Amino acid sequence: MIDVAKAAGVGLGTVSRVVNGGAGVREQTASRVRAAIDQLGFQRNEVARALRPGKKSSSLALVLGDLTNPFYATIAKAALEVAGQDGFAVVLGSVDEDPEGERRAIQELIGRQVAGLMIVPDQGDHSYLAGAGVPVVFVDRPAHGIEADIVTVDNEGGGRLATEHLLEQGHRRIAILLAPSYHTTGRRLRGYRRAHRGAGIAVDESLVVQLPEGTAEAAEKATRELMHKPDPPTGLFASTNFVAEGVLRALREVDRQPAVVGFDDFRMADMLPTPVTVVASDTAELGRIAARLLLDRASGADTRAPQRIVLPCALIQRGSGEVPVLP
Amino acid sequence: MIDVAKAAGVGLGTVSRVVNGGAGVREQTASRVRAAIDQLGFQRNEVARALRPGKKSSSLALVLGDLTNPFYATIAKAALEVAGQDGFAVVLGSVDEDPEGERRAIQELIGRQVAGLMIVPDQGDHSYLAGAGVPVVFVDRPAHGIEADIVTVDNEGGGRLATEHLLEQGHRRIAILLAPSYHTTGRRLRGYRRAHRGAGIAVDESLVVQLPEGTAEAAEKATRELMHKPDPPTGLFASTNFVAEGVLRALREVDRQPAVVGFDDFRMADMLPTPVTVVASDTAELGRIAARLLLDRASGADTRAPQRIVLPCALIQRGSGEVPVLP
DNA sequence: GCTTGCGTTGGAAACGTTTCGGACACAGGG
DNA sequence: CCCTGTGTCCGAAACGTTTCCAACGCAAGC
Repeated sequence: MIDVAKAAGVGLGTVSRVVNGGAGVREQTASRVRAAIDQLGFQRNEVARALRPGKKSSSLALVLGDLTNPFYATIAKAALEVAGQDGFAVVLGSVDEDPEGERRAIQELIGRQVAGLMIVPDQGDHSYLAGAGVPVVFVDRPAHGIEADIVTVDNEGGGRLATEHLLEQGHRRIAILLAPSYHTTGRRLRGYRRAHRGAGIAVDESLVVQLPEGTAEAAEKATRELMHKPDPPTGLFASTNFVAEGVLRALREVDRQPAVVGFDDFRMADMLPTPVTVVASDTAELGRIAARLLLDRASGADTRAPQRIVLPCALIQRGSGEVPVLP
Repeated sequence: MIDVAKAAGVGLGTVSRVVNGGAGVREQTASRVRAAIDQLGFQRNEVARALRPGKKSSSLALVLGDLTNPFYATIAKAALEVAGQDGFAVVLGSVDEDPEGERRAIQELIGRQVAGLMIVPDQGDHSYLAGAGVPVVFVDRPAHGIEADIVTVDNEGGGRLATEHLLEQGHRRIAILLAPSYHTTGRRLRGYRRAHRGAGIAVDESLVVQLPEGTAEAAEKATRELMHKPDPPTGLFASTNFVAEGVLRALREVDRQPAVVGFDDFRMADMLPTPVTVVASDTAELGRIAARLLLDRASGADTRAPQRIVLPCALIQRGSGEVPVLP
């Protein structure tokens, strides 16, 4: 920038003003500066810019688990788009469902002076974020120890919707397979129980399966065991898209097909031998809202009390949830 | 850091030395400094750190298209892991297949002083990167106008593998559906032609379909048209996983099922009514290698001439590529 | 006792930007 | 002619590190 100032024969401050909006500079001067910029191929050093007090870098951080999971990938893409429109970059921190690693990654990101944090939190205390002076939005799950914006889907409502749907089809033995994910699956289970209570039907606790892992493999194994019981369920509620995959894998070897409802839509769901009925929300919207909220917070445009935004879930009937109860 | 120095009663340089490795500091002094750091909750300001001359920030940039595409998501995840192990963050730049937008995003990223760039390039000239003084690795595709490391898969070999497989099954009318992606699909087409030539079979050019878009929808439409021809193909080669999806969608309404081979594996491929045969490479490895290479370049550990690494493709037979030729 | 060298420490300079107080020129009003 | 206000511009200070050189204390060697 100093070189530009010299080349244009102007002062340092003038160049800076031209680079940013350029108010208070005569057009003649400004164009001379612009010419020098072009000629020298000058580019503002964002790092030095972010060094100034009060200025945060124009980057948002996004901390989430597995990008391979289309659910998270969709959030990331949507957030990226929204941030990009405002000229913000997105720094990714990935964590493999490990509270300590998550904390370290977040500290790292804060050290990079990001303007805001979008976090898909694991369980554990997040109060250490309170003093960081950076706006935070939690995505998909709430966090303990800090008052911050939260954008989630209506997990309980979705769980109830899925279960009610199966109950309406006449199913009375409905299993639920729960990935060991913080918060979300617990809520889905609650919806499952509430639907049963609403229908006046007791839950057979042996049909509530807590998986040791959130993988398709774990779900496959558990489903196989479920279906080999003397009195197997006639309906299955898979709490996650990976779980749904495992369930469907296991069911390929089963004679009497139970009804299946998944949570969160996934690619090819409608292409499977029996198209898969799911309960789903607008995942991209989740990411968009979170990013927009964070940008508004970061710019100071939004100073309201922390918001809690809950996106609805809808039932998408495709077939697997509508197979009849076999005698 | 000044506060820490004061609190510990030491000089500024000493604190800096302790924070980084801490060689040349007496243990007694160092521990006093560490105590002060803990007490004040000090955290190094990475931005200021990156400001020093020669120092780049400890972030890599990753510029790619659609995170929703599992192929890119897998690369991103793998790169994230490798970078994370070295304490590097990853800044994401997403581009929607738009050369100008790509250039702008990359310039942005360079302004952020990233230590290196991983780029899935679009067509167009990338010579402007040559003077940026930042190491660059191109992923999945080469780029024009600059000598840099490239990590790709063997697109031509994969295309030939897929086509040869269909030819071996006795297919003689094999269609290829090409997404309009820069470089990759062109190579796959070359493999397709080479396989035909090797078998001494002429290519019916009406079976070489350039899709207007790389979406499943476009592929679905094109497939439908193909199969309604008076002399439809008996084998289909889908150049992309999204294309494969569209092909399969269209084929649901077709009586005489042709054989289908896809390029790049995808989730649920083995769960479809006819499990899908694909040609695939180790996508995660692609991301890992690229990130590792870039880190080595950035640290100066690797000063060899630009590398060109090509990952092999393997045929995964699942059924759809092995359906017999109907009379 | 003086010199030499080493291990340790202190602190100024530099990085590239933004910002802020002030300077300068010029016009207009008194 | 002086004063004031306005529009434009200059350049020093500040941001929080790292790095380099100087300085200091101390032990060993002469």
